[in-house]
Amino acid sequence: MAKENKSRYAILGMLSTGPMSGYAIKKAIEQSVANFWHESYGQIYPILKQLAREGLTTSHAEKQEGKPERYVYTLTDRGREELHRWLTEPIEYMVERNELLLKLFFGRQTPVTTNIEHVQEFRNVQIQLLNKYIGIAEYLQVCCSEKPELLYQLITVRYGQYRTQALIDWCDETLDILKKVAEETHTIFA
Amino acid sequence: MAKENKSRYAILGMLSTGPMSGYAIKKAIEQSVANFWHESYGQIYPILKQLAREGLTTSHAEKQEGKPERYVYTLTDRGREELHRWLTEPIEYMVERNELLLKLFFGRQTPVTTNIEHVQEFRNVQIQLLNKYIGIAEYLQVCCSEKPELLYQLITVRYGQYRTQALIDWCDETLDILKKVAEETHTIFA
DNA sequence: CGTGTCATGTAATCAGTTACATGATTCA
DNA sequence: TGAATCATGTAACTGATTACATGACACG
Repeated sequence: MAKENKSRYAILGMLSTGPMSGYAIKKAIEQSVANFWHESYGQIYPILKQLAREGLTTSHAEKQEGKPERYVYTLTDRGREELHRWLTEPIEYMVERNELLLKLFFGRQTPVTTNIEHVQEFRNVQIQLLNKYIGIAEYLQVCCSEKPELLYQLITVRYGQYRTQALIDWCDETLDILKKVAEETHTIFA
Repeated sequence: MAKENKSRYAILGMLSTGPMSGYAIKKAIEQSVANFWHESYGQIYPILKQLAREGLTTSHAEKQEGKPERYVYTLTDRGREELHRWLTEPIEYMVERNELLLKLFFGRQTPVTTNIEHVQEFRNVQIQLLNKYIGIAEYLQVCCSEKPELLYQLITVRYGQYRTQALIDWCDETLDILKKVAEETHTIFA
């Protein structure tokens, strides 16, 4: 079972929205899928060269006034086919590591307050995220009636909204539990 | 900013519950934290040797009747300190890649039915997970009154329960949306 | 005698980040 | 003049999986 390089498809996907340079791909990723996908230049530039070698893209140098020259890559028909193949392929789900849960799992090895702090900090992060998602979702929901091509973007943002809200609810439950434990411990030693 | 090797701490954490062999650590991980953490032998055995070199564990060979010899590792005080240090340290949250969302983001490049299938399949996986979590949570909730050391395990399972339920809700919303799109498309071509 | 479990390990390979290196142009 | 942005790239390193290799013993 050969594991496929997902970065390839992120790059092919970005190029499917129009010809771009490596630099532009990085920017585009940061502005669109950053909530669930990152790529570094160390991946992008070598992969772009490989895609061209494989005939999935063509490249040409483009001179710009007032800016350095850049190499713009364009999807070929074969590149578009390869993207379609990947889009149709079923997804293999695998366990993603969760450092917070690992620390909590060993939570007995450390004072309750440490664990409370971790959950509290995690909750803060999720609150920030949720606010961001709500803002974007509201904006997209309005635009979607006019620009139906935004629908899939809205769907990905809603994923974040659902997930984040649930994790905040979990934080609240967990903080309740841990604070009770903390009080009990305090009572015993009082 | 040196990135720390998380596998080290997963192994130290497992050893904090008692002396174990590499093989036993793998089994213990599979039976306890498998929902949010995996380790392979390719990581475990070399790290165990390194931990011993660093004085965080001691090891001794143990002969068993009817089974091959094994090397049992025991946490030293310095090892326990190192685990505590990590448990207290704040967590750095980083974006985790989500292949489903990446495929959906490029969803316009493929027929709606493809995307519906992906979400449907994802929903099936989450339903299975949720049932598993609910079973374990019910079991732990009963045991917790007698064995308070199970509390942190319950907390990690509840995380899964909250998260999975939310993702199922998102699937339902998304399937509604996409099925409407599919119908519209069908109507146009009818 | 074959399968499964117990048990330990290494080598090859892949994936991915970070640091480093370079250099043009713009704007304050 | 110095910082910011545009732009491309490589090398070193770390992290992690997979495949490979070995071998004892138990059970049917």
